[in-house]
Amino acid sequence: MVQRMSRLLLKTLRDAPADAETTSHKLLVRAGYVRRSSAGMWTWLPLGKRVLDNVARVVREEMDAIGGQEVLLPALLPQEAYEATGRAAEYGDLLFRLTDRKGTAYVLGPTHEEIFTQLVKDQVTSYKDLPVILYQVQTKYRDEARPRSGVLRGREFQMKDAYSFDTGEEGLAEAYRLHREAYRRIFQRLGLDFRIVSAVSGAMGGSASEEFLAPAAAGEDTFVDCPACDYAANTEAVTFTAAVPAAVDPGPVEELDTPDTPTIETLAAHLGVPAAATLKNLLVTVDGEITAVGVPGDREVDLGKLAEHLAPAAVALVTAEDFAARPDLVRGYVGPQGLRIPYLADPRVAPGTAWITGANKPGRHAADVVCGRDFQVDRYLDVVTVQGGDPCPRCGAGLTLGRAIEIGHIFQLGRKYTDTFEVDVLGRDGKPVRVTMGSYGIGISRAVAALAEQTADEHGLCWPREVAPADVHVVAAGKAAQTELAALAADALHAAGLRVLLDDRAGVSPGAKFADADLLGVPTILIAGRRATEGFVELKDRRTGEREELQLTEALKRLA
RNA sequence: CGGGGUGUGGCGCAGCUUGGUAGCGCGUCCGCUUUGGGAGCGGAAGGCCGUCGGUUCGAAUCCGGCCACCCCGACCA
Repeated sequence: MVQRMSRLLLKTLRDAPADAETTSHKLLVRAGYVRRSSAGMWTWLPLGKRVLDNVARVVREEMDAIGGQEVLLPALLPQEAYEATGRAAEYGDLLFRLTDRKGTAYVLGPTHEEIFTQLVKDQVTSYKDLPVILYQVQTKYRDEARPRSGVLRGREFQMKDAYSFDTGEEGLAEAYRLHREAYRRIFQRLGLDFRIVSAVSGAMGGSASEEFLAPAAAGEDTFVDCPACDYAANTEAVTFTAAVPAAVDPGPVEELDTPDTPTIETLAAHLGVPAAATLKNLLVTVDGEITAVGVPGDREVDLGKLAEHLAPAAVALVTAEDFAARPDLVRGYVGPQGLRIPYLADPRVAPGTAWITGANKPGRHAADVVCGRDFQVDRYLDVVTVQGGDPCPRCGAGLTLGRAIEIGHIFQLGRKYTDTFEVDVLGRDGKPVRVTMGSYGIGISRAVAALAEQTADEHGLCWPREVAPADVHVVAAGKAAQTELAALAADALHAAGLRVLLDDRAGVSPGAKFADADLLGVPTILIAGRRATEGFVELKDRRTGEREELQLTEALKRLA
């Protein structure tokens, strides 16, 4: 049907809410697509719901195309299942938990590996039943510590989650490949600019994992991209090749008087050397034991990476009390030479390299401290935060850094969940075979926000046709003849199978209607205006701004 | 969870310092005029000033508790 704006639940706002920061948040609210209900919870209004459904439709079509079968599981799940896999503890406060009247513990599903695994255990008994791909489009719940950026990161959100089950590694690899290709098609059809990058598996468990990232300034992920080859990775997953030390011939260690220089910045400024020439020694506790981590002074330690390397040991920054208990450790002037604690280091702190570092005395530093001569590294770990210009691990070219929104994530989980629930099928030889599993997610509501981020311009939203709430936005400039022609055009377009939004609001000035049309972002705008009495309309391309006057019949031919 | 900030009509804000019973712009409703880039004039509706308590003759304003929300970080993916 023709959606008449005079009857549409829609209130556009001239001002964005004060708490909106990102483009998608501001515009989706201003254009009346979504409305905040409570922290991280969003109401999808009519136009927003259309876009959300369009994204879900594309996802379903491509999932069906690879043989996926849609199901719908409850969102409210017994906590027991998540206890069994240890994810109740792993997710911790991220899980919404509640109790029923009998005292049974439930969670609102953050993702459904456990429940799908149990489903398959019940329903699948023979290798002949496999492989199988199941998916659902559902509301997920995560009690994020800090929901932000509108629907980009909500506590309740729409997600498509799919799970593959196979009898062997080859099957899993094939299911993974199918999903990877389906995801490429999905995001291409949605009109999203995206990159596929290596990722870490995190709380999901399993081995191989890739993320689909949509580059956008509002993104919360940082990824590296190689301009010379096809390498791309989440910064958390970037691997380094050890740098080759420069051939230097350092003299003996020289102690320097450096008062009031407890930080790399103050030290580098005092000595007039680049921060990269200094050695930063970060003190942490590893299961309570004080340990130093050495990195070049211009680098930051990524505590997440460090914790991952040392897991399951608990890693924490040292506290003031820790320092008080160790008079040999001089805060701000720590150096690895003569230290009686474990010393971990970045590979850049290679044997033979010389550094300016703390002298373990207040106000004193030491120069020409040579790795391997003056101190030993107990263990090399890749723990520094990646920087733009770092060498690509595949080809060595300088990497570039970018921000992006994670819109999809695919995992080869293996048997983590099927082991827990002992999911076996009978094999060809009559013996049980443990099932192997993959997990594949797409943030549906997040993809809407990502699209808004990538496609909006200074006038408003600007949807690709596949997801737009309508194909054509017909504007009646205001006078009777214009309104009549607009209605005629709308009906004809609808008869031709197009989705039409008709701005038939009375008493709204043409300027306001044009501004709203731009804000709403329907790809084609048809205006019945000045030359309506001659049967002429104006066609405007929302993206390019190009406009053209032509006879209505001609315009209809053009659009049909 | 650490740091910072904000709660005043649907949205954006002022008023708070120096207490005297709430105001502006946008939006909404009625009337008239207008009609190509967020129209004009006239009239009107709409707020127990987040909440609870305290001080005071009197609290949006001062004091205290609580709640909610936002931003940065950590966390998550």
